[in-house]
Amino acid sequence: MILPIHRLVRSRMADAVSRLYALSPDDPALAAIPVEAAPRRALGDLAVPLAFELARRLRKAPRVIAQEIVGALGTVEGFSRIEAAPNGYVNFFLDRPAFARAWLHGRADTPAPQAGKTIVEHTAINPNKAAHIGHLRNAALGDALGRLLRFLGRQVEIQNYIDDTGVQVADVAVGFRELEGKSLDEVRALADAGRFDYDCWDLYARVTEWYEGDKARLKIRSTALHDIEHGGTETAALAAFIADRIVRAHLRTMRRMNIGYDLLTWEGDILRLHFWTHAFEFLKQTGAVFLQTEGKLAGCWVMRIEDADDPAEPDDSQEERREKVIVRSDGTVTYVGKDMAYQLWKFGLLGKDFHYRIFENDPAPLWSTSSTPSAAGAPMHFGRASFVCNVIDTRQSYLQKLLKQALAALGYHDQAAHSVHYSYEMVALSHATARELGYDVAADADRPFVEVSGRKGQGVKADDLLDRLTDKAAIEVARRNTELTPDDTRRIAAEIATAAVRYFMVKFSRGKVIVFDIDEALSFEGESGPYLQYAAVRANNIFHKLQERFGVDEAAVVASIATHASDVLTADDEEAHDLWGLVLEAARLDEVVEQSVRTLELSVLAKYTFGLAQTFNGFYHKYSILNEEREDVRAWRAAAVAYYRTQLTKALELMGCVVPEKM
RNA sequence: GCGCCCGUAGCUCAGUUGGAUAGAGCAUCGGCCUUCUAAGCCGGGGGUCGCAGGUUCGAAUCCUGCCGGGCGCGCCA
Repeated sequence: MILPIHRLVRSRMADAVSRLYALSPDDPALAAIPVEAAPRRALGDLAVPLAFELARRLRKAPRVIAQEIVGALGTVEGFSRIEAAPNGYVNFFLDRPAFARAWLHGRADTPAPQAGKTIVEHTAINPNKAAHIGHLRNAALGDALGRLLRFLGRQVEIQNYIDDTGVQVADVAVGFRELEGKSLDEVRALADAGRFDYDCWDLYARVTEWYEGDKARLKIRSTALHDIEHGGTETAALAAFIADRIVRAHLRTMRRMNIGYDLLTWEGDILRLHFWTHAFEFLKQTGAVFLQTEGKLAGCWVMRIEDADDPAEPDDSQEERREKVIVRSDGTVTYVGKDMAYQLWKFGLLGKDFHYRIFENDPAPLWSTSSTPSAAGAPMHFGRASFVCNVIDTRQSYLQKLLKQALAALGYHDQAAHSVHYSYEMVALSHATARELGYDVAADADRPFVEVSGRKGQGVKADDLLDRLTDKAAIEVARRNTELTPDDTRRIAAEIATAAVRYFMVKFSRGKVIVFDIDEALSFEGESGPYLQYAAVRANNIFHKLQERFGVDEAAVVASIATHASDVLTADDEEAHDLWGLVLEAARLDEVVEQSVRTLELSVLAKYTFGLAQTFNGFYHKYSILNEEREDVRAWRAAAVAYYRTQLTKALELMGCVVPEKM
């Protein structure tokens, strides 16, 4: 979505330039005219560098072109002044009172509801142990992306894929059976007693060691996996129980992060409902997957891997075409195969659907797939998306590429084009933090960071991090707000901890490895979630005090500026510039959200939000509202802060952060 | 070997539309709490944007090559 003022500037520029230089209105130079925010307010509010583009074609200096454009533009409604800068920019100055009236009426451009649904798949943690900080990055990005898409008016469905029939769950089931000698009932008692996800974390590490102790034991894993896929055994029941309980633990952890889902999709249901069999027929018919009869992959059903970006170009020069096994020679399907079936279902292309059940009711009904017929009243609207976005770390790029390729091979080029892998780099540990946790990092001494291994039981558990942050925040909150009850303190501390983690996870661009350092993550100073919350709480306090001392609420203050002369905003003094700077920066939210989604780069939103809070904090220290005696000045300052506050609060919501009552 | 990603201040990072004087946090040094909460604000110091070419009126940004680091490329998921 584009702000109307940007659209207006574009169309008037295109109009003026095409008239001036006899260019076709379809000219590529006019198709996407860049409209930038001017770097300094004194230069203007919006800046258009179009003259540079035209300079070569017209063989004229940019400065001259800019001047000619300004002459041809005349006046533009909503702008008080348009200038040609000496270097060739065309700078636009907004009509501040007019813009102010628009901003006070809220959002300038309500997004039109758009046809088609976007499925965002994120979290997808193996249900065999507690969630760790790497999972938090995934969920924080995925959840925020969903919020941004909804903000832009898109229909969104958030899915969390549960691999309940994979090796990882099998390993923990084997651990309980072989290492602990526990029956299902005994495991159930253990799960009811305490932190089951933590217990499984440790057990998983022990099973990994146990396998390494004697490779023959891997046969036990294969048998367990087979049992789980086919069901009906004690091991299968044990695995199902483990997955169910661990998923519930993950949901609790994610709820602490303000993260929820529309649907849980279980791999077991994909198997039991024979999604794969169905997809397989389809893949065979089209030839996308074929039976290899020779070489070392003889007996496997494989898919060709298109290495070149241009599949039209035959690449026989390679000594051997690469192939990916989809069905093993023993007839079992690989992960990629199961994922293909799931992907087809997401687009409504499979010709089959799940059954549905409610997985939990507290705090709200959460739907889950099921293999037994749905209860009456189950929604039937899941799947059938126009866009699919899979939030998965970059190590899975290769497999995600294969999925896309499979869609194209089946002739679904549209869906392949609308199938996006939202990739991001992993979360590793700093040496200091790895040492603090007691891991042996000798092998990693020369490396820039320590990559953790879930198999070895290494990593920072998500709940441990949130607990530490909450403890620390509680001390700070209690120190500053002695009147709060312990419960209120704890609740606020939890809100602060969530913001600290969520901001931390989105502030880095997605291509960057996060080298997690516990001390850095625990910091509430500078560029952090708590800093942003604090900047919102301060603004809220101003309105609380305005109510207390003057008996006026925000609406009354804002309404009152309509009756005041607008020279506070339009004067050519420092305060007018600062006031206007705050308002204009706050107005950029929509544009920033649009850019974040277009580039799948949420750090853009994070950095913008931080900058907005910084702008406010500067304003806050420089200009008092409660102690300002000139009524019109007070009203204008308060109105600007009111607008800033609604925009900052929205930005925080988009990142899943709430504004605490007090800090 | 092939593919993808990263390299910007002492450290961690923005700068994803090629544009105006390359910014921020931390650290460091110096100021600001009887005044809307100091989780804050103001100021100082700190840069060969990995290196070398090229394209361009203009390059941290685009292209080519190199250097350094990371991750993938399995009948694991």
